[in-house]
Amino acid sequence: MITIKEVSELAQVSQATVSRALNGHATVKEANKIKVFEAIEKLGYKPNSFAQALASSRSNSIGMLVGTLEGPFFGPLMHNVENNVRKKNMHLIVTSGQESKDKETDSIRFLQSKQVDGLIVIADRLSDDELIKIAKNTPATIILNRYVPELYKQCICIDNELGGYIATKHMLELGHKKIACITGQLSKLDSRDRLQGYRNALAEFGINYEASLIAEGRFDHDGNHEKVRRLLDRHSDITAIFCQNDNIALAVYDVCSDRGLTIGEDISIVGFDNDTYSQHIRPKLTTVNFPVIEMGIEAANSVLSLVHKDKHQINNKLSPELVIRNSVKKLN
Amino acid sequence: MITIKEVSELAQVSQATVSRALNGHATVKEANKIKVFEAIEKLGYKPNSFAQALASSRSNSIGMLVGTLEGPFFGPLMHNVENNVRKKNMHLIVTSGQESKDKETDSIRFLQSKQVDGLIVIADRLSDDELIKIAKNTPATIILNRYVPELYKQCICIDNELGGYIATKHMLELGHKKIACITGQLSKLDSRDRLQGYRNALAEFGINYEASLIAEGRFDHDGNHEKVRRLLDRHSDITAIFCQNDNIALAVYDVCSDRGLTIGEDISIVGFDNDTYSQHIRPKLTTVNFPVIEMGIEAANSVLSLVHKDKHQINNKLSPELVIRNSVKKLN
DNA sequence: AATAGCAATGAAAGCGCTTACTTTGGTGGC
DNA sequence: GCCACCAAAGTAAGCGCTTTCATTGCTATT
Repeated sequence: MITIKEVSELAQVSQATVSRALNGHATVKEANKIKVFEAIEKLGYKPNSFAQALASSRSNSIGMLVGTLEGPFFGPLMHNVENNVRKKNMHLIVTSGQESKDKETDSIRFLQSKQVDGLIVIADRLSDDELIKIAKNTPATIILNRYVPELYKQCICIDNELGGYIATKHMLELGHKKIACITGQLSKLDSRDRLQGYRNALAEFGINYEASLIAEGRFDHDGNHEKVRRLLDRHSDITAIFCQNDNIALAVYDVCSDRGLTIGEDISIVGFDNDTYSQHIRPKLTTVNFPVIEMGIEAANSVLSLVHKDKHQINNKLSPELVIRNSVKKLN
Repeated sequence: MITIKEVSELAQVSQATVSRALNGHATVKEANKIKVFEAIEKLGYKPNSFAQALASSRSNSIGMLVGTLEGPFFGPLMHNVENNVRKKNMHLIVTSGQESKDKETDSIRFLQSKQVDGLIVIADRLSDDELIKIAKNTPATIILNRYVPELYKQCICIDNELGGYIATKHMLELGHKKIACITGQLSKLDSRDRLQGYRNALAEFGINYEASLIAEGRFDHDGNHEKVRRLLDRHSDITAIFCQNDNIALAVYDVCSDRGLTIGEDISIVGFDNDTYSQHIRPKLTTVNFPVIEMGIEAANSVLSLVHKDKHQINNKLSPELVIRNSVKKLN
């Protein structure tokens, strides 16, 4: 392994000068900089990042904890975060919580033991208190998709209530009156907020909220089919369904296709998330876009500004928008 | 930060003993082990991984380069690799090449500067020579989805020729005779192998290979629609198409739906990869399963065995299997 | 009882950097 | 010509670990 020592010998300067040249410190004479970089080039020197990190207690990397490394949601998010982090010459280390509290904890430990300079956390299982503790250890922590009051300046969420509202409003405007809603787990704030948005829209159009039109499904799991069937059995006169994510909408597509109901014709659907496959299924799904790209960018910029202690104003709440495709029919 | 020194003081042993206890060296007396772990527990000590890595020149982590962090292919792959790597108490650091040679190179540099003990590489853009150089720097390197003769013991691929064969054979067995094939970029070995499989099946059924039934598409891009249209215009009597990946199949679905052709009825399709969305589109796509899970497991086990210099026999060639769904019609 | 041999521990030398502190030497002001 | 000052470079002390080598105190062998 080639070390800074060899570089310094070849360049005929001290190790300190090489280090300074490498880290862009101002006080190195131009002539020496050139000598140093020539030597580096010649030897093919690569700094040992462990030694750097150990000596400087900075690692030049950002850690990110996601739910899982697969799936249509985290992928683009990681992608966008990485892109933006790299622009600032830092690197991203991603780990996944894999739906288990132990693994989430373990992953955070791993990241912190790698002394990441900042942290982007998406964690379902960790408690607020645990998040607060994490943020205490790594002050440059950004929490995605979750609101922790004590850390409100470090949370980035989307406006779920608005999302639920615009989804429902769209169907109302097209003449639907009997609109069901299949939620995610009601234990999650996201579900409750989206539901509230649904209610707000209903209220605005003077339609009574009817509890039997609500079914609790799951964001993650495929076990939604049964819920859909029961809902449809209960109310044969439903003309539209607001699915709180695209996964749930998929289940509705399945059930309807089994029952010979044509989506966008016999029944209208609006989803939520704008997952990649929402435009591959037929009819293409009208859905609320979850601004993953914006969130990735915002998250990256926010951690970096925390790391560098800039006074970048964090945009805490991102706005979802409706993507109109072909799964909603205009009535009358 | 709590260091090994404080632990050693509290436990009343030397730092060396703490280190040995921590790393499971056999020669530490039971009584001392207990003292050490009690002290660790009490102080909440976490080893500094940089110092460990610097001192031992091992990092306990595996680097992985993927094409992109998003998408239906790399996601499950990363997921499975990570799972298996963790089981052995190592960690995975993932970076993406983002379809650019510079970024691929840069990512490998980053990983190597993090002194990963092993490397799992999926790289389109890097040349064979560059891969060889990488494997020289990091001997425990596994290359996925690509065959480099000089590194044949470190490459894990799927049997693309077999995949092309079983896809085509399936359609032949159901009575199809005029079967088109839309390939990926022919610059890629995968495409050529799958095409060869197609030809093999044809030959077996005594059907002549006809070059005009072949269209060159792209694995990654959505620009396949035009190719599909032209193919369909040229041959109105095609009854089936072998699409060399599911992405291409998607384009065929689109074009056919535009033209009022019913898939699984007017025209039959077999895809390749078994992407998540292949079961969400209607009719569900019959496709060749790309064994991502097996590949993830195999890759993880293989790097680890290289790292530890075990004599694990690497399974170089994984077999794809046909997943029969509803996009192929039985003729006659 | 003397010695060899060994298990268990400790002392201390690094690993390759960064950085506080020190030194050097060239300016300009008087 | 002397001194204060400052930019630029060097010296060397760590950063927190691992690991080699040396030491200690046993047990087993003769």
